[in-house]
Amino acid sequence: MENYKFIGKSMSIIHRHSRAFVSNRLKEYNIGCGQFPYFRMLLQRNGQSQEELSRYFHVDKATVGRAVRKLMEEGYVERRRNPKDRRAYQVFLTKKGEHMGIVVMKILQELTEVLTADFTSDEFKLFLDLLDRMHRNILDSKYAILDDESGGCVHA
Amino acid sequence: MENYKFIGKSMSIIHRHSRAFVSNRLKEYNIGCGQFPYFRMLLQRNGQSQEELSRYFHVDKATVGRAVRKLMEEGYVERRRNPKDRRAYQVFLTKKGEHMGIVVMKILQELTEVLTADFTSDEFKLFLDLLDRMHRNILDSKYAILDDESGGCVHA
DNA sequence: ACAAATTAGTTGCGTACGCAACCGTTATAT
DNA sequence: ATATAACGGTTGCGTACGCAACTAATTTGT
Repeated sequence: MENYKFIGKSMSIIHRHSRAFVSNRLKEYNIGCGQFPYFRMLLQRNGQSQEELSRYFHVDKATVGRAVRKLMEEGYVERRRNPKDRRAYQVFLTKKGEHMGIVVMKILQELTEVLTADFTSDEFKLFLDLLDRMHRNILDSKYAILDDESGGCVHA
Repeated sequence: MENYKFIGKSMSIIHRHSRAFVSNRLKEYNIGCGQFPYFRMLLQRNGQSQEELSRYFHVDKATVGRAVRKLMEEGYVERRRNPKDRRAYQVFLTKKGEHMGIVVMKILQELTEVLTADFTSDEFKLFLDLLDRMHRNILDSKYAILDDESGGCVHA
């Protein structure tokens, strides 16, 4: 009955300060912490649609749209209409974007090292496992945002 | 080298969806997720200054100021100048605020239950421990925001 | 085949929140 | 004792991001 407080407080501190960490590192590249997650996804599979990015990160598609626009303005990605479905774009990393992707990965690695500086390897693994389950718990719950009724558990 | 990705993605999903969960529950009370943390603090010790709240949650004092203003507008708290230091306010829960505090605690409890639905008691404890260490790691690091040089580890 | 529903994406609006600049009060220093 | 620094708080600005409403393209139902 006293425990929940730690989840909220710690989680929020970690999240906000991690974000500041990333923002600081990215400042010189003219992007902010709202844009960096997409690099990893696009490195893995170039040409995804904004819809796919939105679903993967469970982020509103408006947010993805604005992030992609910013990344285009800075020359990290370009978009082409998908010829098979002319509603959708395909988002591609440019050469500049691919280089930036490497930098982004390094920054994330650094952040992880700061956060888990005193973790043993087992603790680290366990933490990832628990975190992963936790995020699935909230997404599976009927309280999840984005996709009101379509979550895997409610739709009858 | 693949692991860091889970921290960022899961953490961000948990954080954003938890926030939405709380916002939804609070809507009928005319406050949002930016205001609820202060209830717990003030229940514990009424009359704290905004500065103290800011330090405790590691949140910018401007953010605290705006949250307190909103809580005042809705009648959950009132402020008096501290007679010992007329720069500072003392923030007090009103009767309405105390009642709301109970509601807030219930909501947090519910959220915790959703998040950790499939956790054993040991897993829960361990998670809290790891999360707590993680938040201290980033605060202790020279990358922490709010209090540039004053963190416990850098100042020579 | 064509109206109705769904889908990909955008825009406007509101909230959260960090930072920098600022004001009035208190502390410090010479 | 008075100038200067530090402190508590506020305001303006920028970014992230969810939601609702919208457009254009595609799918579905009859």
